Amino acid sequence: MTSGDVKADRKEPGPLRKKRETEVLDAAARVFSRRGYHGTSTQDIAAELDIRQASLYYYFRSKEEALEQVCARGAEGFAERASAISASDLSPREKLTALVEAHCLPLRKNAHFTITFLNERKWLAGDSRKRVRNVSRKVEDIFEEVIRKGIADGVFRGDIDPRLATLAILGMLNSVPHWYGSEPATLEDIQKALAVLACEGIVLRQEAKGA
Amino acid sequence: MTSGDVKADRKEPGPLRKKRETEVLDAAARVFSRRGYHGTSTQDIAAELDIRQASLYYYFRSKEEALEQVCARGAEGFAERASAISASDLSPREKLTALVEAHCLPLRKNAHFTITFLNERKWLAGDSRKRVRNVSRKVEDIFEEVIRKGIADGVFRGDIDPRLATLAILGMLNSVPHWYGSEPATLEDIQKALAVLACEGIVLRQEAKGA
DNA sequence: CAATTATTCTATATATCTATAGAATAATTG
DNA sequence: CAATTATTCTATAGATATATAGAATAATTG
Repeated sequence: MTSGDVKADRKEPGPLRKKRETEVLDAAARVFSRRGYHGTSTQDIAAELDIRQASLYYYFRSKEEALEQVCARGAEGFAERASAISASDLSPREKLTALVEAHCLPLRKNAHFTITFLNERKWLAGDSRKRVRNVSRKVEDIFEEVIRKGIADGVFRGDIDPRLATLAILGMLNSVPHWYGSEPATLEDIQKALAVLACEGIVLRQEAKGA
Repeated sequence: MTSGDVKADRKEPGPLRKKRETEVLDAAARVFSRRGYHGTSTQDIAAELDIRQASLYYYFRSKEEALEQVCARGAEGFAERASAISASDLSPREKLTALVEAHCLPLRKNAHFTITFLNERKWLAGDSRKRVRNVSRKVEDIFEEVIRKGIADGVFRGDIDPRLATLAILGMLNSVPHWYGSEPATLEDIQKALAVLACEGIVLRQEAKGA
């Protein structure tokens, strides 16, 4: 009754806490990416950190909040990189190549967050779902816009719906985390192969010999 | 002690039971495909059938066995159709087109089983995991073989590792169940678009004008 | 219809899971 | 070092999950 019931609600984490918070989130991302959201118990995450299950609740107030944070970090880079490419003065074809290569990037440094974002965001509800969904949608829109421009310029084929092409290409790209690592190919191999496939397909072109 | 403890172990289901068994498996597939294996409780499946949770155990002895059966049925068609195409006398290019189109087929009639097979098989353990994995692997091998032949024939580009190309194309194909239905495109649209993309990519070819 | 077989039900043991409360310990700072 | 703040711990409430046992009901068949 004296100083009021402010509750403080854990406002600013402070730089001290940040470090450990990151470790906790890393652990959550590792476990979520391996066993899925519903297949992961808070006990699993705690075990990864070698602390007790209840101690986790010092860092988030629910398992779903942990998922939200992991997904948010997993989504982070995608839209920014795609936006930058979209705004550049590259040709549509160069842009698509760059988009493909950029989309593969997070696999190396951020794999657990990326995989969790791609596979587990669907379990988010309410606003966090919308926030994360907006990022996906933005990336899709950028791909689609580049494809539309390419068609308008006469360099991309007009007989495929740009939305379909976008979903197909992103489907190909988003499958990479599922097999990356269990295959000998390096990230660079993959980037190059996917960019070529998306642009040119697997059929060899008989050079028009007009260039 | 008289006639022995045969236990009978529920041998042959008998044609009577088969029908209801199918309904139960359909329900499991629907729920698994929507909420994932770990996100689905046996109670959820029971609710779909409007029976009590415990009644399900008349049809399978564990939730995982239900998943195994759903995955097995989801995997069923893939390898057979791919094998038939592989054995045909089509050209590599025609084969790849046919493989792509055939791979999209189960989306219409068997979507819940297919989605569950694609997304949830990873939770299977032991032998059932191996059995289901063998089907995936067989499909992959058929794609890869067709691609290798195409390269050897000089019609497919040799600068992409056939295994990578296989995984990329299958990644594209297996993404379809994730957005099919929420997009206006028909199955035929999708089949055609994916076949063209896999073969020719999105870049328009300047006709060599030599045919 | 009586016997048999098939299906579903009630009830429950057992385990596990999320989340909260408050005590105990460790770290930091005046 | 004492006070404060940060972190983890123990203990547990309460919900929900899987699976089993055996009774009750429905369907089928001789």
